[in-house]
Amino acid sequence: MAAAADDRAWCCGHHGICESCEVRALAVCRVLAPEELRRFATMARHIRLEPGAILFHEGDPATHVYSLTRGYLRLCKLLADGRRQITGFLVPGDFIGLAFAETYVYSAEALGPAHLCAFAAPAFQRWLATTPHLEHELLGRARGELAAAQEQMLLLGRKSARERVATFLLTFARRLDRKAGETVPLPMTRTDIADYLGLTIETVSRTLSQLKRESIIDLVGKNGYRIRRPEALAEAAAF
Amino acid sequence: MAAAADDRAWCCGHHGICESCEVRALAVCRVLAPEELRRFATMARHIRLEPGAILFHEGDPATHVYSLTRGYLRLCKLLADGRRQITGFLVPGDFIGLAFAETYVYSAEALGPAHLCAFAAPAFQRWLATTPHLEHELLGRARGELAAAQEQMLLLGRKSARERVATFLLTFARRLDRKAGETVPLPMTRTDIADYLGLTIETVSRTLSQLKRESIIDLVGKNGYRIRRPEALAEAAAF
DNA sequence: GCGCCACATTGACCCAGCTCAAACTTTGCC
DNA sequence: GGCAAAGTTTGAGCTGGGTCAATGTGGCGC
Repeated sequence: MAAAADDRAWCCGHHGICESCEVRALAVCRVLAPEELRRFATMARHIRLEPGAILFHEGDPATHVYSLTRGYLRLCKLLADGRRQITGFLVPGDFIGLAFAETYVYSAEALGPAHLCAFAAPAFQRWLATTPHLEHELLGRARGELAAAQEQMLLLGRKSARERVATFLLTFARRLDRKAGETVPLPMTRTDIADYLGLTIETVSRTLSQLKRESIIDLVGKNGYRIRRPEALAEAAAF
Repeated sequence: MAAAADDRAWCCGHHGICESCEVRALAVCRVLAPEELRRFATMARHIRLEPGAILFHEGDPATHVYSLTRGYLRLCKLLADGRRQITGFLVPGDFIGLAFAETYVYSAEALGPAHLCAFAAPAFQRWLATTPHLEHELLGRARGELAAAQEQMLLLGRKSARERVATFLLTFARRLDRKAGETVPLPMTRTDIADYLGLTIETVSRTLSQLKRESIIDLVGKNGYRIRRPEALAEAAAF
């Protein structure tokens, strides 16, 4: 049961057993056979984060890797004077531990309440060495993240503010598997979006208002949107 | 001998045998045992690129993966209207094939004359499945590239022109393992640097001139530089 | 149901870096 | 060695998006 999750050692989800985990089909553990999963589960510690809580800080020794089972995280890098770049948003099923070795290269913060499975890095590494198909799965995920990172470099280096916002809206909807017309949740603030797109909060706000004025999107409160004219949004995104 | 390299099947280098390959200690094949290396070598085809030659185009089916043994490459993404973002420069020892699966996500072009080992993707994948330590090596490289990509996002999203150029000069020197005061080759044009840093060629040129005027760097012709005041350059880079 | 607080929107102005243009420098080729 | 051609530098003015400031708004605690 949920109440037991915090002090039990299970792989995924908040139900307490991997088999009924809500991200069973999405998370890295999808490639594990039942008895592997059982052993894997004994290595995991379940973590619950309050909204805004920090999972780890950039520069800290990397003691754990994680699997996000519920909620959303942001990954942040900071400059000395406080300028911030969000390098990614994580959604349920995402794995945290592909980009770093000894120290975390970004901090990870919960956007709302979030649940994770935590694995001690050394134990995970040992287990990984004996489980080639898990390593294969991780390499596949790293591949996807690397391709996404290249796309983000194109956005940050060469796209206009309007193109950035349009690209973000399209990509995020696709990531959450929402079709045009369906409401897409926006679990992050305007500041987060701005720091992800290399813009200011004002520019993000203005651009969203403009896209709304052009009936390309609808804003659903402050924390959601709907794509009304996907072709126009794709055009605005300059893909 | 070099003359035989093109029609012989060897892993690395231009000498024709892996054991004497100039990037033996740098390339992915460093993790292979001697007899593995021999079998590996039979899968490889040696490639020579003229300056400016295109190895593959963004969007093409990914038929091969590569190991760069000599020379430098740029990885480019294009928008429909011709805007270009260079997502990375490759140096000898780098592996090409971590970021894509079915289709190439960028094009790869030679900056000057370049030598590579090419591996047919399907054969490489099969071999990879039976060689866990090679997969481990690739995951480690993917890790490094992912961390570098995050750093580049911070640069593109939040750094000023001066900070970008200074960061580039420092990072590239480190990548080629050049100490302060040693001459660092600059195998790419100002246009390439601009497209890598999300700037224009004029801004790159002006910024280099400024750093030179401040005695932070020396320009050695157009295709090299020396770092005179590393601490000042690091300060300008806003690390 | 009211008031507060955090977040978001909108407007007016400004500036870092872009655009356009012209001169300069290097390289290679006949 | 002369002369294109390609790449680089420098200058002058312009603009997209940043800054600063004021106003709007939704959610929550009491």
